[in-house]
Amino acid sequence: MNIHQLEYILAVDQFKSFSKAADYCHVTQATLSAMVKKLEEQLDIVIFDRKANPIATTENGREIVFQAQQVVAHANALLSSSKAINQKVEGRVKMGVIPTIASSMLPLILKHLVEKYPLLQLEVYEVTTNQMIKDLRDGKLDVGILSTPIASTEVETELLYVEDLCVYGHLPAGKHSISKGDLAKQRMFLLQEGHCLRDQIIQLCDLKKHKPLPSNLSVESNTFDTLKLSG
Amino acid sequence: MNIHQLEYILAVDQFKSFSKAADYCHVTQATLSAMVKKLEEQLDIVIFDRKANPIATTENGREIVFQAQQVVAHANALLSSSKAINQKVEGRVKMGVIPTIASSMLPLILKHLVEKYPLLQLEVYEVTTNQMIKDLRDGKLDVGILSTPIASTEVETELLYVEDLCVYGHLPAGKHSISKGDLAKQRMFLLQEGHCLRDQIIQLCDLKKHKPLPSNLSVESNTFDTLKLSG
DNA sequence: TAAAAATACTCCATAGGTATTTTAT
DNA sequence: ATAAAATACCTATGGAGTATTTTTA
Repeated sequence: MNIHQLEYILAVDQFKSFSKAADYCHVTQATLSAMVKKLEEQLDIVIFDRKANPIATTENGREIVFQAQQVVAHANALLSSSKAINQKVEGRVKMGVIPTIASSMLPLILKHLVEKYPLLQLEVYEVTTNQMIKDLRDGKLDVGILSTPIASTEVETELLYVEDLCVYGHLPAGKHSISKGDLAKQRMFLLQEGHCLRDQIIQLCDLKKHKPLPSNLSVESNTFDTLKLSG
Repeated sequence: MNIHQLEYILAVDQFKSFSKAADYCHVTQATLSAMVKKLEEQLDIVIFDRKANPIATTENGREIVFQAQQVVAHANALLSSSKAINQKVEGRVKMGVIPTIASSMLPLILKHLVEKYPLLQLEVYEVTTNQMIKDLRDGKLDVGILSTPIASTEVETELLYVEDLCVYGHLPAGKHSISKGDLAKQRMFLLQEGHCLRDQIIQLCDLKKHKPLPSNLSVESNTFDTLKLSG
């Protein structure tokens, strides 16, 4: 087992295709196939069901993929650290962050970041997605954290992490799951105009933007905490 | 960079010796030296100060070692998972745990364990170190978790994790650190007779076992929480 | 009948070994 | 003087390549 092999199965799991995974990993399809097979033999676990279309990750394979993600993530962190140590991270960085993320994610990392790199002068600006694209183009910002997908092809993007969308509320009596249609019929608390998550939810649930919702309570807010308290 | 190299630097960091580390990793000293050197070159970071005696981990090296621990730990977890999947972990296991550990560590893992392996019938017994050695010999227990070092050579041991010993109290005025001697003069809260950690502390701090401590308060307990509340 | 995955083989980079030299107490 | 680490050199495993065949929608 080596780290490359783990990266290969992560790519296959992601793309559901050996060819695409090989392309992504910058190796030939033959090499990737052989390495995946070798890993499966070494672990004595069939990770992928190649007969399914598209290729499916087996029950056991999902467990292995999950563990592989941990290993690869930490290996990448190690490499990042070594680069950081060498480059003596310093200088001024102007970073834009969309409000949705700013309130939840920044407190978790900012303190750690500035302590780790005391020479780094980090300037954080809370801006909307559209504004961020403009500011990046104008050089007002160096980097930004926002929510994919973004329409603009001008900016170079790198996936940081994936978050599930959760529904916070009561299950309709007798139901065990909720569909998009169910949600559209419900009263829903939304973030204020301008937040991309608001637009995404509206699009996702096919909500009519201008049809007033049958509600005797209207709450819009910048933060989830306010929404939760209101509910 | 590969997982073996990371294991090598962990061993050197632990043993403060290339030879001992090589022995521990079941490779020759030359191989391990070469691999550590190669990793240092690839990361462009000097991890160990070979001129120090014993060998010291550099400032940057400690950061790399910490990250390496994460990678190696998760890699081992992956291998464990694959074995668990294959062996279809099931059957009855009688596990002994010393009280000191039982109250702190078990709640963190037991639930996860039995959920992950529903076919595993795990029986946990809280026993002292001496009793555990006997029960292992008699077959009353299959495995046990205790605190090293143990005198008995009859049992096969595997290091699970390392915990720092912490002093919980006030620093003497004007001091920035505490020595063993300082501790011996202080009143100290100890776990009850029979707990190995009690004996270890007494031995470590050269406390006179039978000389009554000048104290108007005597607290002995099975749990740290009680001790903290009492303090 | 294409597209994708598996197979067959070749190659070479490198992890690992042995033997020896250098370094530090 | 001796133990430990570094160095030199050799070997062989296995990761990665090209070319081809097999499989599946």
